[in-house]
Amino acid sequence: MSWNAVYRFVQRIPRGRVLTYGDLARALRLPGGARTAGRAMAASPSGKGIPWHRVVGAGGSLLIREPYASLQRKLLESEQIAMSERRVNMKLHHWKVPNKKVLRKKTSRKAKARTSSKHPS
DNA sequence: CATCTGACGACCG
DNA sequence: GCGGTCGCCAGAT
Repeated sequence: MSWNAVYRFVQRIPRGRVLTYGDLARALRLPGGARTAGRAMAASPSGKGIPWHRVVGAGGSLLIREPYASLQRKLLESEQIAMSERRVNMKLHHWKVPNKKVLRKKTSRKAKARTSSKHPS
């Protein structure tokens, strides 16, 4: 698969929100899982307006190493994303990925609620 | 062709 | 919370 779809997806991450590599992989059904997402992001073309900094590790961990690590932190801060030393506050900024098929007006009498029942303690 | 190496993540101690 | 193992997969050596 071309990373194209991945980059497009990343671009629709709203400002002030973040996604994890795993989320990305699951949302796009990337073969190989999160690692594939990581590889895609590592190859993300710079200067294309791709908010790569909004993709973080599981649980909001910042995995990128210098020199980009600091850049990412800076970018995240510029979006006023709450973060600790190496962790983004997912409670506040984890993007609730919208169901892609919501765009179709018909057929969606009632989108089956499939909200993952994950919730903190 | 054999290995190593990650912008990963779930698990376990 | 931290570090090690294992599954995963494409490039680089």
